[in-house]
Amino acid sequence: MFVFMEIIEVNKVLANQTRLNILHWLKDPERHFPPHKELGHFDFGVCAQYIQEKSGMSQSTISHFLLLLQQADLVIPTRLGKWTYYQRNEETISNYKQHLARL
Amino acid sequence: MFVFMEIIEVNKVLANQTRLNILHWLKDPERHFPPHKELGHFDFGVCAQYIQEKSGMSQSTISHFLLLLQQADLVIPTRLGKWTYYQRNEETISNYKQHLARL
DNA sequence: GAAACATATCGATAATTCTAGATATATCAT
DNA sequence: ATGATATATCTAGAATTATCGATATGTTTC
Repeated sequence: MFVFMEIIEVNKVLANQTRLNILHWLKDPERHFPPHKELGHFDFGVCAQYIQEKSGMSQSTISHFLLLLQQADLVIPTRLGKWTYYQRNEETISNYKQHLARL
Repeated sequence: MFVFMEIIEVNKVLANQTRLNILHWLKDPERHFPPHKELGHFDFGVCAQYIQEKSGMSQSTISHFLLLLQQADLVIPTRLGKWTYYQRNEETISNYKQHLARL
C-alpha cells in the first residue's frame, strides 16, 4: 500500500500537460531540441532554457515544474557552469510503470 | 500526442488516494467487501454504500468520486433497484497502462 | 401514497495547484 | 569589479480540487 503513495505522487506531477510533455521530450532530445552550442551533446539531458522555450511558458513556471519533476525523482539535474541540464531518471519511471501495471 | 490527454485525464483522477483505493478494491471485491445480501455475487461490482463505508468518507464525496471514475471511463455503473454497482472497466485501465508504457 | 432506504446533485468553504512577474543567486566574460 | 546570462526562489492572484452537509431523486415496501 506504500507503493500507492508513490503512484499518487507521480500521478500528480504527470497530471499536467506541460510536465508530461517535458518528460516525453527528454526521451529523445535530438528529435525535440536544437543541439547544445557549448556541449555538443545531450549526455546530461537538456538545458532548462531550451525546455522553457519549447514549452512556451514562463521561465519561473518551468523552473518550478522542473523542481517538481526532480522532487518526484523523475528527472536528474546536472549543473554545468550557468546551465542546468535535465535528463530522465529511467529507473524511477520504470518503477512507476511497473507499479501501475499491478493496478 | 492526443493519447497524452487521456493519460492526463486518468492521472488526475488517480492522483487521489481514495479514488486509487477504490479502483484497487474493485479488482478483488471478495477480498475487500462483505457479500451483497440481495445479489449474492459481485458480477456487477460493488454497491456504492459498501465503497463509502470502507472509504470512511462522506456519502456525497464518494458518490462524486464514483462519478469522476465513471467519467474517465474507469468504472462501469449498473443500477439495480435502489442500488448502483460499480465495476472496473478493464479495457480502459489496460489501455491506460499501455499508453503509459510508452512514456 | 407514505415511510424507508440508496444514490445523486447542489451549494459552499477550505485547501491545493497553476502560473506569472519580480527579485535573488550563481556563473561567465570583459 | 561589472555586466550579461541562466537558473532559482519569492510573492501573489486566479483557477481548480477536495470535501462535506443539505437536499433532491429514484426505488422498494407496506
